[in-house]
Amino acid sequence: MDQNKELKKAGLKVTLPRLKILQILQDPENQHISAEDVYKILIEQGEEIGLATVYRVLNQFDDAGILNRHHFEGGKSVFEISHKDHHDHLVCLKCGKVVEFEDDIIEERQELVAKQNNMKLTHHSLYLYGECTDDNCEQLD
Amino acid sequence: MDQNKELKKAGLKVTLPRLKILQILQDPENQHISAEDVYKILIEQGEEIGLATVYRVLNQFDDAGILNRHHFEGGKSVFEISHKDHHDHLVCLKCGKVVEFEDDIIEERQELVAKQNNMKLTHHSLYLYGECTDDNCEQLD
DNA sequence: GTTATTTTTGCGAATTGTTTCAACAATGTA
DNA sequence: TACATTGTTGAAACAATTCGCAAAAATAAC
Repeated sequence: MDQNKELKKAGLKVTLPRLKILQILQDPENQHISAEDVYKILIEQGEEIGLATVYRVLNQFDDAGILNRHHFEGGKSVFEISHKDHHDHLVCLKCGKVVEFEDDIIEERQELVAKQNNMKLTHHSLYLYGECTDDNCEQLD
Repeated sequence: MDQNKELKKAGLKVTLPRLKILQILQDPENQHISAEDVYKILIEQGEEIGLATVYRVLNQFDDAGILNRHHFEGGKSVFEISHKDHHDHLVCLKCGKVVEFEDDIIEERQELVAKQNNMKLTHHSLYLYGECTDDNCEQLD
């Protein structure tokens, strides 16, 4: 229950919408969740929090580094609590499954490439798209 | 002047909008151009081609593999003629410069990561963001 | 603890990027 | 030439996201 600290540390006042949204993001069920989906969950929970507020709070969390924003294919942004180390993503285009991975060699090469091109790297985005060969990979949504 | 062939090869009829748009994309000035910017250039040239047509043609070109679509940060799609081999991009967040690069080791590792996660890779997107250290790197736009 | 000040929220309207639609034009084919 | 198919158009529709602003909280000052 130290979400309060989490918010304060980020320089954000503790308010109900921020708390609720933070809770939702922290639920392991909800890794890689869109703003719209956060909103839907709030509605289900009976909270009266506007969609605009959800976007606002997500942006604040992003600025504060509490979460990471991803642009998977398909237009909308997807948010993810940043509790772990840096990692990249594999996305199955059929079932939508998202797998996280980390590869030091790739990271290393990226730095090298940047340096070779006189660029100071601030961040990167790497998404691998494909089809997973799991039995339960089902076309959904 | 073999744009006609280019279009036919892609199974597209040769029409004025498609020709004009292809020409714009082939201009080295216009690597990494947005739909909106293609439209603006057409207007400047005095062509009466609708924005809807621009989007439609770009999508057709994408489907046909004539061009590649990128989602750089900032929302809108950016298109690039695919005359060369596969490559990824370095983007300077200050001046907007885009540098293309290719790194076999990164490609290799991506395949490996995909395989390790039971995923058949179809494509990927890798963008490195940073600030270039060029003298002429100027905040613009 | 009340009041004053600063933030934050909520809602609807506004934006942005993109797609769809219905009418019309062009082109291909028999 | 007549019919069918394909392409083009502007306008309207859309989806994701942001903005403007008055009302509601939260915090600070008495």
